[in-house]
Amino acid sequence: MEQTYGEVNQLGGVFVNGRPLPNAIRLRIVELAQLGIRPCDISRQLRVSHGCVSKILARYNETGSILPGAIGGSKPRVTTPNVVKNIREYKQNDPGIFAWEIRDRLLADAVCDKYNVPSVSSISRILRNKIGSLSQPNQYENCKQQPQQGIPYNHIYPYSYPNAMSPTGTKMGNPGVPVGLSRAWPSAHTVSNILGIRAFMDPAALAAEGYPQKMEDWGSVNRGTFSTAHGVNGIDKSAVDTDIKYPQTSSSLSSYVPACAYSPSNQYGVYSGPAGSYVTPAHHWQTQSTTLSHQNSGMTMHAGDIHSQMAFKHAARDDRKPPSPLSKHEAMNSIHGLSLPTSSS
DNA sequence: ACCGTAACGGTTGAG
DNA sequence: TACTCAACCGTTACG
Repeated sequence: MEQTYGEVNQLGGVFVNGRPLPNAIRLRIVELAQLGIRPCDISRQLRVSHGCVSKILARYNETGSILPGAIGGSKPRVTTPNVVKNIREYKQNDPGIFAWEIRDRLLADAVCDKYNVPSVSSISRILRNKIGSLSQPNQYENCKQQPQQGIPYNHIYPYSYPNAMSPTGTKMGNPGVPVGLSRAWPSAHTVSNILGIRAFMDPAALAAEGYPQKMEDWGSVNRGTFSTAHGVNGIDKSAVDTDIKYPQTSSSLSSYVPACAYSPSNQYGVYSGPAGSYVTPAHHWQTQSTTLSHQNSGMTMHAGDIHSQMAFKHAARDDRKPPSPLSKHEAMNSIHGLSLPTSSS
């Protein structure tokens, strides 16, 4: 397995073409922005293109998530067995019903919502191909019995029901990127305390650590391992101060609730395989990550976990402007010794 | 100088 | 199993 990852952008930053920036950097971008640091300064500091900074911040402001979107895969089918069943029932009850009427009823009956309701043409096709002659009403009886029927579609594809996934009624700007699950995150922590991380600010360190070979490896965000029992800051400082290397790897993902629009196998946290099997043994960050155990609670603190706390906006945050009392310069210098070369320009 | 965004070449994963 | 396709990615360049 060759290490072909890593290109250097114009700013000297390391990136992997086609793949998301590590959560650590995404997190850093958002946090620096919250401290009032301008995107151009963030770009220079993190050596991430300003376009990327802009995009990540825009996404964050829109969805509340720092996580990348769902890469790959196919869109979920909307003609689930349950939908077909309902269409068939509508047709049985009213053989003269129009496809558009069926569509309206699917919405009215909450079988679908506006995000996953089949198109009229799809309904027509269903009527033609799957339902056909109603003289054979039992034709799809087996379909009716399928166990999947009991599983909400959004159980797998949450972004089909963004509203339903937002119990707190928070902003759901982009139906393609669910954020609702995130809203229950404990917010009793501060930006600064989350950021007891040094490595990812250093492009050299970042480059040395390299990228995991699969996205799952560095997308792991395990909120399940967090607990407010760790105090106001949510994170044990000792765990944070540990030499956290490339943070987006984790092998304790069992309780992670995905926040992104990933299909199950694509969701960082849902991935059930051992992380180690996807990690090149030569990557020293892997072993470091697995040693970040919380001594007192027995909680295993993975680097990715730390960042997960900032994967979403704080629920209480009602203003994009950073409330930091620090001056900008102080804010900059307070970030773990970051010394911005400042844009003093 | 800064910012938003389209184009581009790339990765990913369901079907 | 290999392939297709449409999603996403970050960088670059342009306005």
